[in-house]
Amino acid sequence: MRGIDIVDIDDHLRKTGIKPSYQRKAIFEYLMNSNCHSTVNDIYMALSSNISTLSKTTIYNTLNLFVDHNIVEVINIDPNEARYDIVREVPHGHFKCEECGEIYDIFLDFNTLPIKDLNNFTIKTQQINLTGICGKCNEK
Amino acid sequence: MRGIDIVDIDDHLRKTGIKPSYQRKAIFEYLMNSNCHSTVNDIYMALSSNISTLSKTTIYNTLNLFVDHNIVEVINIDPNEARYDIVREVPHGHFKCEECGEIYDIFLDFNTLPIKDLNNFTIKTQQINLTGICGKCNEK
DNA sequence: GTTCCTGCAAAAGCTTTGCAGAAGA
DNA sequence: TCTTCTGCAAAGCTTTTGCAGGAAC
Repeated sequence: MRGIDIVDIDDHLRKTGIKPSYQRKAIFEYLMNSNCHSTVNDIYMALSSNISTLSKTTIYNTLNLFVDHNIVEVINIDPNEARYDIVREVPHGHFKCEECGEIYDIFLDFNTLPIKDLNNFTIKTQQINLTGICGKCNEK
Repeated sequence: MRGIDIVDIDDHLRKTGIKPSYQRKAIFEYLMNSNCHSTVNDIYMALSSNISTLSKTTIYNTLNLFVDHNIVEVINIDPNEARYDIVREVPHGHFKCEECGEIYDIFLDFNTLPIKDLNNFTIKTQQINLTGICGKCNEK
């Protein structure tokens, strides 16, 4: 479900005007293959074992670059910490479980959002963030 | 439009189990009458001239108390800074203009959100955050 | 008198900035 | 060689915590 059709990361980055350095490719690949709406710390923990010199500064630099180039989006569902997700074909919202902390994708049709009163506004980003208790935790 | 029907703040706080101290009433009143989805700093700037001893700690304490008691909600539209809004009868989303920074209320029917795949989930909070360029800035 | 509230100071945590050295073209 | 990228160290911000004095009842 989360897998997307970017086969050649090198090419994908280049197409958006980003030089595909070793670190940048690793960070993009991690985001693409992980399904946990990663924080900077998640990425750092996951990659620093393989790339021992990797610094958080580089992760921040890289993520900001990706966001600027619109291939990654920031999810503000967590007030204390930004989460990052690959920009996907199908826009979707997010649900965070208060109990277990897990973040779920919520697929909904953004085109049918009942938005009124927005004459002459240009919408660039849309985020739908829900919180509550997830199915698993409700069963307990 | 933003005005709500809370006439007696003292009573409103008491009903939700909050002791209506001078500071708490002032903060709640400010949120009720302002229309700018205030930050902690906004509140501090606005009130500290009248309440010279007011500290940001008290504002944080108070807002967290209000949020816990469900009479104020946090808006995470701004990654760097939390914004606070009175919980209103009519749920609504928010739009932040990248140009002027203004935050607008977006009225939409949360009940008709096209959400699927949420069997057995309990939804407690819903936030819809949009960004882009507002009508005023588009005219320039 | 006891409990709760306030606010100063300090700490904690996320993110950005400055800068020097390294890598890449 | 010249530009760009990386990463250490330090700084900047928002928010939380510890704690002592004060207010309320």
